[in-house]
Amino acid sequence: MNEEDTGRRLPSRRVADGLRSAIAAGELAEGEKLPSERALADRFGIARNTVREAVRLLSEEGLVDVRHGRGVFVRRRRRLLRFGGARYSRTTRQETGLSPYRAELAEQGLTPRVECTSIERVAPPADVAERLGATTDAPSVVRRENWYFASDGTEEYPVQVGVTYIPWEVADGSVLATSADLGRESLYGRFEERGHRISRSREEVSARMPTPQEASGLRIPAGVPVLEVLHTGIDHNGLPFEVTRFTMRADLGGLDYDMPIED
Amino acid sequence: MNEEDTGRRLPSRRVADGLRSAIAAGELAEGEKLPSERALADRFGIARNTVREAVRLLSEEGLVDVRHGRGVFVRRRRRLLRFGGARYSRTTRQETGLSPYRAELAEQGLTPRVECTSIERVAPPADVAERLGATTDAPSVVRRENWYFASDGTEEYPVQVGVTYIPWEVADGSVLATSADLGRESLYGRFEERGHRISRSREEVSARMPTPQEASGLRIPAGVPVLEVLHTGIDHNGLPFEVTRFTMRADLGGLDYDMPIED
DNA sequence: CAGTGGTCTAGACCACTCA
DNA sequence: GAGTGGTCTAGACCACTGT
Repeated sequence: MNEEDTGRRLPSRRVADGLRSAIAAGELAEGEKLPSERALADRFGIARNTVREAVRLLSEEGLVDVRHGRGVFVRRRRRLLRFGGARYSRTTRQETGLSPYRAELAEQGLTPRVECTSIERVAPPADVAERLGATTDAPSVVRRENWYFASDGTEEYPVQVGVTYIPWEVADGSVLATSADLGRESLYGRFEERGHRISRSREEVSARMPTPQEASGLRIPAGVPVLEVLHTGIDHNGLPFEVTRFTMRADLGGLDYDMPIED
Repeated sequence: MNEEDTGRRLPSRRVADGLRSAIAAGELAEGEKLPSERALADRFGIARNTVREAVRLLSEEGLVDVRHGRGVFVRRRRRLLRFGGARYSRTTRQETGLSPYRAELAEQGLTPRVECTSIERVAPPADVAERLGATTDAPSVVRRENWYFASDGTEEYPVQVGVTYIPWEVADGSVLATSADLGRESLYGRFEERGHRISRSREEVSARMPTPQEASGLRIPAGVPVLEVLHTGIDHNGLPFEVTRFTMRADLGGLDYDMPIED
């Protein structure tokens, strides 16, 4: 790390710059521990709080992870998973025999796990109700919450949560309303059994910082936003039969749409 | 604001919680100025640095804007603009007579402005080259940089930047390579004149915190990520003829795709 | 100019991790 | 228990904004 550097910059920025370029140059490798805050303060002849300010800047830039009682570590960068708009195509499902989530992870040598953590009958939130043409004042939908994990052999980490809302008329009497275990295929086979074959998918995408709950649930590091996708499945009669809200760690996942453009 | 609150919480969190709920309850209205750091420190009997920590938390949550020399203000929330996948459809372009950007802003009563800030012949970045089937070691593309602004009557603010890369063979001899002023229609009319009518659009979406340059250029407030869309326009022969990288403030804009799903 | 946030200091004590 | 980050204090001075 270059400790001379410039003259005029503020001490906290000087330290941050030094550490940043050391990381960029690979002098501090991924996963490596930085010197302790006290050690850096000594070395630069500044107060510990000033070092903490520098570390905070790097942490917000997503360059380091600060771990209480252990130290500050250079953050490991992961390859981005790409989830496509072809997610719901029956051909895709049948060709690979895998759900798109499992297929994408397999391609990157990761082990997927999907867990359905709850199935409830509830009143839908306002934005979901609007898209389903339902009201918010009655328990008119089944809510299924799914957690998606990836494991690289060393550790397993959450990638996204998907919360699916299904009108009660669609789910009633089917495993959609009752069973957490739908096998390795996604929900879509079950919708077809109920007479709803998907013909259009609407996806509304936004990004924001996670809420504190999401940050801890998805174990989101500092300086990482979430992608939120509000997906609506529409059948051949133009009826919306399912809405899913995906909340995805933006450092692990992105989206990939390939769409025909009509004249 | 409720100053009693809980007992055990840390002082910085107590103050942050108090301010947060005052904002949520509307006791502190949008645009309103919070008490100064020194005033809050006095009122709560804590050090000014502790108040600053509380304000920093709120700022990172995107609830307040801190303005040097002026004060801390409750951030104004804006409605999200939605940019659709139908952006490139010729019908859409002709029906409205407006570019999709202008149409979406008009719908929300905002005044759009689009400015082309540079046209250069350059070597494409790696990801763009890959999608165009070009190489990165020759100035094989025209790079057009467009800034998109919105004005609500009070102030004008940047919404997104779009950087378009066009293979030299496509742009050569056309205004695509030379003119900043393409009129109110988007680029797509010009591509058609050159024999490239769009038939497919691929859009790769990701989210991340802005770089310091992006943060200042787009005037992005604290705690706001950017959406990055790498768009590839593909013609009826399956040839990519244009790649655009959109970088959008995630507190102002989102995406809205409506796609057919093939069996 | 007064008032605001921005940075820094030199300490103190607490909470967590690991040997 | 030694070492790490987490929080807090009570001051100081600087930089920016507005009157």
